[in-house]
Amino acid sequence: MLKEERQFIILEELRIHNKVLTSELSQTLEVSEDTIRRDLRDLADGGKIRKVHGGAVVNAFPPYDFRDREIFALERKVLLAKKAVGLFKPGQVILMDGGTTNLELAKRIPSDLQVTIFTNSLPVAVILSEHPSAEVIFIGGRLLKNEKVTAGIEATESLEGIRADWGVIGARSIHQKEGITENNWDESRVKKALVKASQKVMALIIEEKLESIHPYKVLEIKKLHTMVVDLPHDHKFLNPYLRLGIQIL
Amino acid sequence: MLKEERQFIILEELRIHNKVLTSELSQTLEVSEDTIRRDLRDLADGGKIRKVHGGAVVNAFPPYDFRDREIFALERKVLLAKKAVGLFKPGQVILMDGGTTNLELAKRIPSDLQVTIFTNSLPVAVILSEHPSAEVIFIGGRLLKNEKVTAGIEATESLEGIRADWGVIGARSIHQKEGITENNWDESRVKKALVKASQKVMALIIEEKLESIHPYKVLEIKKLHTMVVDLPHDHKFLNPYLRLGIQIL
DNA sequence: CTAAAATGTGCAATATTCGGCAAAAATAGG
DNA sequence: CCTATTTTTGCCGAATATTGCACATTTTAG
Repeated sequence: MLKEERQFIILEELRIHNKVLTSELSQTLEVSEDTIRRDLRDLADGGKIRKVHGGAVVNAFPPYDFRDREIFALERKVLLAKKAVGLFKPGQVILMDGGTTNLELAKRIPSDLQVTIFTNSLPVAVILSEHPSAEVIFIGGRLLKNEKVTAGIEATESLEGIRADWGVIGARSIHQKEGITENNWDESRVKKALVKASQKVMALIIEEKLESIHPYKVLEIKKLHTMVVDLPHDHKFLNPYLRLGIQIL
Repeated sequence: MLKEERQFIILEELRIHNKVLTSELSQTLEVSEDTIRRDLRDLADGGKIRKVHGGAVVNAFPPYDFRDREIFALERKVLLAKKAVGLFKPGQVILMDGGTTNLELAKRIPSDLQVTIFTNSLPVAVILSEHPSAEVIFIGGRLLKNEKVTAGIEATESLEGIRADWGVIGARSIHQKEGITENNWDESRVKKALVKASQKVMALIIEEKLESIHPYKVLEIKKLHTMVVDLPHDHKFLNPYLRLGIQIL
């Protein structure tokens, strides 16, 4: 592995987590800790990062930070995000909804992938505002404080006339007959608008969200193009979706 | 866990609750109380917090937040913010621009003050998303990554038809003849739209910004209603503005 | 005033870093 | 193609940093 390659990975890791450990990197990248240390020193000399005892941290902690609170099933959400990010191709236009899973996805969009991202999620926008090559368009509207997304007429209207390559919908629940449903009416409206403005819709679904139902419909199950899940492909829960021709990842 | 990470979390905790307990931190962070004590001592030595028996409290004197320490002239900006926040009355509609000074203002809106705030600034929106009684409306558009504000047609259009009580403009420079000017064209457009949608315009100005000029005009000096400054009222620099009937605070 | 809680200090164990060195790999020049 | 030079990497031992613990001392609260 090239030194540059390694240092690039370190920076990516740093962008996602805001910190790296010498010991972890040494294992992940399969080089000695000395080498990692030298890498970190190089990067620190270039002013890109700040070297500290045990690893390195980002130069300036973001002025606002949705500090990694306890997120339910974070590890599996990260897994979904890593799978999903491979579906994005250079030049694509992506609509991105809120939610913790989608936030993990946003963090993992490679620095060199040029995409245009529309989002109504404050945390997603914050993360992407540090992305070097993504164009970010924030969908305005009334801010829902709990969900940290915008909603309302303003938001739905500004999505009219957009034909994005992907719509990434955050799903509170999904059901083989009822499709994706929400429990907040305003939010469900925006999600509907997001869906309408996307050619293909993907949803990242952890096991717990399967086969549950909430009052407001967002998406007919037939309209779902891709489902990224944390289950083996032959799991019985997935059969109904496979039969409908939905791509499972 | 890195020492820096721990100390960052401590500061974060302090910012939210204004105090921390050694015993609680020891449990939360899973290190001995001795370690927490050493952390608190480090932070106190740096003037970031004030150590007390049993834990620590926010430093009575700014800068009390280490992330803000890198902001130019933060102390004076905080002063301006404290002065300006008194101008907001319950029920008002306020348009709020970006910038570090305005961010300080947003942080200081009393939690029981019911106002409606339109903003195109990501950091301002993040801060206000934690505000218990303010209604927040985000002005969508293309995100300028350096400034962390939205701009573009989308943003200016969505301000049409609004008549806010106050427009709080972030000013890069102000001049007694040229008024408020900017060096980024896109940004200057949004600011112009903000101004147009406001009945009264206020600007928080630190001394360094007086009498400097940038290429793109945002606001005729006559249209400025209130100027909040860090100078004594009888300072000679302020005479031209006083003569124009601008309220100086 | 007294008991409990919190603190400071010295110390030892562990983890991390630093500098020098040599082997291995990549590069350049003939 | 071969050789000299530079770069990169891993290893070693010494130096440094971090952490938890024990114990004496101080502070707090009732």
